[in-house]
Amino acid sequence: MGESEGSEFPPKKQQQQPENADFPIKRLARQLDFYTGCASRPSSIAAAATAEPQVAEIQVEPQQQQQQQPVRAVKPESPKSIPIPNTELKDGTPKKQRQCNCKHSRCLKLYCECFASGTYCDGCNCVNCYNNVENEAARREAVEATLERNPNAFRPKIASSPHGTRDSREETGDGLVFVKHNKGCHCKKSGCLKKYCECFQANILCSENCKCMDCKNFEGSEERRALFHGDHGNNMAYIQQAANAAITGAIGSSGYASPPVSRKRKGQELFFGQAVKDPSFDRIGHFQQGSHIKPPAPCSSLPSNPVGPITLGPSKITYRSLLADIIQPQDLKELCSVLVVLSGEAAKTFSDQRNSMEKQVEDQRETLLASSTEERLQNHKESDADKIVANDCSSTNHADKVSPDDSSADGADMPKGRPMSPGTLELMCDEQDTMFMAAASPHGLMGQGCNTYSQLPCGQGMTEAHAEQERIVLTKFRDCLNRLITFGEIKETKCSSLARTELGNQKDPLSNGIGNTRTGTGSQRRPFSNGVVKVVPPPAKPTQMVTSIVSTSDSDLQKIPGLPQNGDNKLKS
DNA sequence: GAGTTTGAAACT
DNA sequence: CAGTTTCAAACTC
Repeated sequence: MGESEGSEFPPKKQQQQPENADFPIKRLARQLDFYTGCASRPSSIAAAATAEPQVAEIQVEPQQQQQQQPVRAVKPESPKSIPIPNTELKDGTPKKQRQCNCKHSRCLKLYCECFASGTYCDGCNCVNCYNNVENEAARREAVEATLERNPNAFRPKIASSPHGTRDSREETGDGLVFVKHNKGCHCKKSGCLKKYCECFQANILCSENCKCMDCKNFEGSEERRALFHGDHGNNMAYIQQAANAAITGAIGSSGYASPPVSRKRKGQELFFGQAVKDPSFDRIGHFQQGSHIKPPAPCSSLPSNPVGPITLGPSKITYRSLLADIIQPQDLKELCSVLVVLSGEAAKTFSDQRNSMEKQVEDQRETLLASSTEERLQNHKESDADKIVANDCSSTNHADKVSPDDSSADGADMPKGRPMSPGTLELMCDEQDTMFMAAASPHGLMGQGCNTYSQLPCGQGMTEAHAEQERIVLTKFRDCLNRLITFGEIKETKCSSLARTELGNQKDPLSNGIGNTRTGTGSQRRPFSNGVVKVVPPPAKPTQMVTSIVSTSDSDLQKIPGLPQNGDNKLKS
């Protein structure tokens, strides 16, 4: 009954390419650009910051499921909404919509990919479908029941690694996107090389989340490589043939008995055998089942127990952010302190300017008054005075108009009556009368008879001051983020080149090439087994780092991308 | 296209 | 939480 309907609903089953999670810091930097009205990044980097993530982060509540269909029209990523090789073009353009064929689930269980993806069935081949508007009540119940079982049921299963968001939107030579399946697969017989495997289907490598057996879906897997390489990349027949061969051991298994512990695990254990000593692993304890094997990744983890339980699954790949270990809690504190100081200075500067402007206005007014006739003074004295008083508190408006400060550029987005941008209001919420006001008051902003907030008649000065503080703080913060981005990119570049070298020496089981650059204990150089010497400076003091990030000029920044001789030192400074 | 295999989801 | 069943997609023939 009632199946395949709901045509009046928003576009459904938009088989969007699983959007690669944008570099979060880049997103934030762009948002700051919005607030500060500045273009933040060189075009090359801005271009690298591509699409916004989908609604992945939105927790779909039962009510939302029902009432906010337009939101859900942006299909949350589920493994089954992930591009599938034979249904999408290589560039991710949807080739056709997926249509379910449910017969017994009424399309009200997660078996149904339409339901699982949060969309109504439309044009499907399902039987007795309740996943439509006509059966919204039943559907809603099903959604609630599903959420009760699993609150994350409608969340994307494929998510970028918390330790490697940058990596997540890049592809390896094998075309794999470095994201992880949140739950991981549990494949036993497919070798994770068939579409039975959710990871494989999503075109991602198995990760430490997986509990698969005899996994061959890992980077470096000859079986997997055989599926994608050799000019057969899009030949599914070949791929499946190769997969079958791989699973049955016909490919790449010579020399490996392919025991329950897969080659991947073995290889990784060897490959990263050294890294277990890296102190950074202590911070990623739950990754100790895993192994970082993506060359560009800056850091690595590895199985804590090289002879770990076989059943834990062979595929444990984890990734870490390029910025991991760069940002420390102390850094954030320092950054906040710096921003507060900047804010205070901005307030001081602003109030000084404002005082001088007011003084000029006062002088002009006295001149005008002196030049007026006594009669006019008598006739209009009172009204003039009123006008002056009335305009007194808004004098800063005029002062601002002649101010050389470029705040007008930002002010374009900031209507006169608006105390602050919504984002800033949200950020500041309870703090508005403490930190910022304290910074401004000693220098006259609070001394103009306006001891209340900007909403009051004399609050225009405070508004301007806050706007200026906001602009400066956000600009500095944006610059800070941009430099972090640059650091990450530098690190990425270094790691990539290093990894290429490492790959060339992969026979060396201890070659990692992925070092934790901030966990060194004072050693300046860490020799790698392959002869590569990686500069590992001692941990920089947070203050140094923050000060550098905040105060470094753009010209300094431009020196960075060249991967200088002491790139690591620069990065750390 | 029918039958089989597979693994996630649901259930116990 | 583990084992079993149900289910629909993937796969084979």
